[in-house]
Amino acid sequence: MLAQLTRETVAAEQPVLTAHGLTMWGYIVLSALDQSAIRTQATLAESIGADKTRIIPVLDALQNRGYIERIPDPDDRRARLLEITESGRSIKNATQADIQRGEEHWLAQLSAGDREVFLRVLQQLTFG
Amino acid sequence: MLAQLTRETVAAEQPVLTAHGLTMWGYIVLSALDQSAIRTQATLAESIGADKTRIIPVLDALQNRGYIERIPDPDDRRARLLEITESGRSIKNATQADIQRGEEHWLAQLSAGDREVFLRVLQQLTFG
DNA sequence: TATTGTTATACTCTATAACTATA
DNA sequence: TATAGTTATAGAGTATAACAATA
Repeated sequence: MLAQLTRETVAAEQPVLTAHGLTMWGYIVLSALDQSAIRTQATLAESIGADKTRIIPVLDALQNRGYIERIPDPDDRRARLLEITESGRSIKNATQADIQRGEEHWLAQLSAGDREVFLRVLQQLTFG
Repeated sequence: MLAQLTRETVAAEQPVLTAHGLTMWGYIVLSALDQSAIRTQATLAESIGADKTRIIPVLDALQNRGYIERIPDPDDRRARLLEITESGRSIKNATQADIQRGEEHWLAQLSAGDREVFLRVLQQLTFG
């Protein structure tokens, strides 16, 4: 059920992401960096459940468009401090607003109580 | 969150499926056919969110092991009635029991109420 | 001509291994 | 020697298109 629901929601979000010029992984990265800057790319990759090699083209694209910065750590010049920019935050917020509008299509079927529990449990199972 | 949780649960189920000699899609097909026989392969594919070409090797493997039957429909010899066998049902049940044991690892964190709501809503969003 | 099932092929996504630079 | 990041390559998973049989 999880897999099928995921496929459906991903398919539904795709046009929204495309309209904002973002890929799924690009959006996930911006959302992760929106909460706090991250010191290494490997840490970011692990925190979003991706391979470290897989996010490199994603970071390249985001950086080229000025949505993130990759700042070499002065204390360890191998590592890159990853930070979202103002421009990155604003496109992330705009995209998120559109996506949440789309999610209403699903969530509207639920009672307020069911909806609260479902979202809270989903968060708990994913991050807890 | 859905995508990440799906990846984690799929990864956790993989060893169980392998132990029973089933693939993820093989297990999904058996679960679908366990509820009722299905008249065409395309219908089955759509109902489980797969491509009709993608399930053919899956059906071949299941049939070779005697877990399903593909009976040509006498009224329309293009179509194949898909049915689970006794042997297919028993391996599906055994696998399902093991998987549910593994899911307890996740669900045990939840209160009885949260758990009931989450599973019910998940089902509703997926199939409703 | 349209549909069911099938096969072959191409494409996308992902992971593995090898490389550079820093430590 | 080990680690962060990168690149190139191979592998799995998936979708597209063309085919045979039947309607």
